[in-house]
Amino acid sequence: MPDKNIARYFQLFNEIGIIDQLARALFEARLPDGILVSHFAILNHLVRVRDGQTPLALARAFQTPKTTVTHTISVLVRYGFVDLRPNPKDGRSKCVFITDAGRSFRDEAIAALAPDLAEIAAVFPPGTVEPLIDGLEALRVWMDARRDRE
Amino acid sequence: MPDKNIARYFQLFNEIGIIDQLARALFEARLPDGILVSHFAILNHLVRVRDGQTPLALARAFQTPKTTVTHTISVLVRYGFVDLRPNPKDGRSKCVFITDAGRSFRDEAIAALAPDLAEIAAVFPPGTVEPLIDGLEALRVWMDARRDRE
DNA sequence: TGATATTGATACGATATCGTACTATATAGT
DNA sequence: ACTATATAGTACGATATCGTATCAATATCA
Repeated sequence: MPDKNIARYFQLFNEIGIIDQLARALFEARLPDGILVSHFAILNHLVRVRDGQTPLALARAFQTPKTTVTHTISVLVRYGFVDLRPNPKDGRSKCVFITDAGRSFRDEAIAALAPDLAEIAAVFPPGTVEPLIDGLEALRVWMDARRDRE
Repeated sequence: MPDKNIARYFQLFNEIGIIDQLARALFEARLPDGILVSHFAILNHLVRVRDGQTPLALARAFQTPKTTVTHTISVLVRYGFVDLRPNPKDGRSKCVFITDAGRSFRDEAIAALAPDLAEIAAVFPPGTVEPLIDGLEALRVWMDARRDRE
């Protein structure tokens, strides 16, 4: 059983990688020049999950080195999309807050992408993608937990 | 119907992005220092699809700018994993050939990842991932074709 | 055939991502 | 309290990725 199946799992991640690349390119084409998915992702996370998180918490959430988050946040500060304030509970730490400008930008970005998503929805109706999302979510949750064990 | 469903499709790509990030990190931890997934991906493609492709063909296959491919290939040449030869059919063009060293490296990389994939296979048996792969493949094929229409 | 447009690759510069090292603060152990 | 260790963030340097401009070769077409 091994080799052939292993190849299948290999393909699974291959497909995921290609789709991610295609989706990124598509999304970035809808974002203003110079704004990348990585910038949007932070804003989106701050809205969806919660405000005032530390850079380190964001780094963990995105599976990315903390230095990368430092850089991305500095860009967002420059755009005026987030505020970086000292953490009252810990002198070493900071808290990231989204600004009104950041919030509107995030909303506009989502609106700009909506037509594309609607087009996809027309071809792959909810009934076909729901199981996909569920399966991917299960895989993501497991991989995320596994990572912490390492 | 729109908004709630749109959010679901948004989540689909979100899950895909996170898994890609996790898978990349996992794979790169198994690769020798300094070798990235992007390097491996080229070698793997040359073996799986075929040898002697042009840089531009690779750029298209990976949905990446051709300048990125130029750079990645130069790295692989430096490692001695590929040869870059002139294209006899077109004076502007080159052909990328994998070397024996590149081939063995690719095989070793896959072998190094096998235990992780086996671990995943133990938790998500083929019966559960096959529909996932099929669904993702369909999505990838459609998005790929759609991109060409733009 | 000659002028024009297109194409494949690269040079170059800008930004993103990441690893290492460092500083300041907090925590643990004595 | 004091020392040792751990942690949060950042500075810095290296490489990756990408956009624009450029050059050479090819294709188009009058």
